[in-house]
Amino acid sequence: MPRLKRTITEAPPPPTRGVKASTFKLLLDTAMQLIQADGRIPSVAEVAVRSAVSRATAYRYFPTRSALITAVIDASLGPVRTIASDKASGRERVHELFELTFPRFTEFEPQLRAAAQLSLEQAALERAGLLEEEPYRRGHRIRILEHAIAPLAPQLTPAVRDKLHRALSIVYGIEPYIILKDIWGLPDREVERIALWMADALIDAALREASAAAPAEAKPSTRPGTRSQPRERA
Amino acid sequence: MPRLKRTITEAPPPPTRGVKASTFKLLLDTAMQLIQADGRIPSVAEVAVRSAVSRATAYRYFPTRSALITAVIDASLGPVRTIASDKASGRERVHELFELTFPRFTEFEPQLRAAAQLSLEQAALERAGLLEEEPYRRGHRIRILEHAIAPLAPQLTPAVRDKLHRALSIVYGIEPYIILKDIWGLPDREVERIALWMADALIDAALREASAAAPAEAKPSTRPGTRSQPRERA
DNA sequence: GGTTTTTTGAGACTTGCGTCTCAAATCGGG
DNA sequence: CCCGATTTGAGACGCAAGTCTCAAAAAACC
Repeated sequence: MPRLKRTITEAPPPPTRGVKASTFKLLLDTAMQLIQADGRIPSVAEVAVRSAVSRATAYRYFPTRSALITAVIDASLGPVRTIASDKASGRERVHELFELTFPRFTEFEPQLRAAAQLSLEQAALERAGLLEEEPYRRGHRIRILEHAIAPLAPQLTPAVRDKLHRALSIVYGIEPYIILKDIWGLPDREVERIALWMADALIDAALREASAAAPAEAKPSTRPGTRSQPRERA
Repeated sequence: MPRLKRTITEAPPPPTRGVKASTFKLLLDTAMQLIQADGRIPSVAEVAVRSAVSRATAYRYFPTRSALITAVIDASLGPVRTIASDKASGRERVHELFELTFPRFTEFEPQLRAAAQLSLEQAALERAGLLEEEPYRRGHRIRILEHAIAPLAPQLTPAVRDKLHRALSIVYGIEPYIILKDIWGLPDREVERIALWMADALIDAALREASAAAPAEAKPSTRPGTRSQPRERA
């Protein structure tokens, strides 16, 4: 529960050299370790004692729990390679993207859950008009998916392209994990399988919609006939 | 932040008559009002003062904030009609289900967000082995969707049926709202449009998969040819 | 109307999170 | 090695959430 209505405290930009840098790194490393070990975001005080620094110092670097979470998330997910080689087909790119990133989702699940939780809390505060600090924004997926589906653009109308983009952003993220694991109790690999299947179904639908609207001028390059079960027989 | 490790306090079952019932109702009504007005879950103390009862009394009925949230959610979503008439086609049932329930999602968005937040928090605590109370479980959608896709069963293998069921559970819920509104900034009706489109695409894929695997024995009852854009041209 | 049982209110207490102050320790340039 | 600037530690403080106790008020029972 972040303190509301406090003197505008924007998180200090991570220092890059000197004593501050090393203390910052020490605290951040401790936090990363704790979250990986326990599967939950530690409190600032917890990080302080585990790092053997005083609470006051820890709070100097991470004024709130949100600041800590934000830093941890950035550190974990920061090197988000724009991934996806420049394969020709949009579908292949999407496949590759999913296959490359899902292991990372599994690996960083606690951090991603924390990100989801944080942005949910902050959205609630924002709606109530109580949020002072700059909210944590999740939006990586938009850029990443944009690149992945770019090759499909010529085969789609702009409206359909947008729709596909948005639909994929629902499937490509931590949320399917949360639903399928917490409600259904499914294992990681099953989540991945279902998400991939969904992505394929959505691409199929978008392409079919395009070819139905203008069957003559659609480039038939990678037009899949009935292709829709890329990797299963369970 | 719920107190951890406390003496096992299961939420008292809602009283149904006498003084307790009326105090309970008073508190719950106040909470419902507050959440609808402010868009966020109030604290137990807040509900107490707004109801003009002492904090101690309020805590007697809702020992934790989670208990309060749970009660509010149950009260809001309790009368979940199993909806969906007994239309023949599974696709029609799904359409009807989405069209009937999405307005409710919009109406009860704060409560549903609170439910998502609560279960996320509790899942994190559970993973850390720190959760004492019975966790709040979201699972309505499974039962509801099960009924909706029941007519499709004969046309699908059990494996595909399950896959579709699970995939739809990702699309049918508050999560698409959260993603599309918070990340993309889309309005409610757009969310609904995209979710419906996704549901259709998934059903298409499932049916196609079935007919590809066993083209001879699939009942061709509602087999859609190229049908995949049920309601648009944006 | 009086007695017993249940419900309530007031306030003290604990714990976790975050703030603030000031003196001590440390760093860095000369 | 010394001196000014920066960083740190210790602890007091505030505030919200939640617990607990005990006496007063209100219901329920007869």
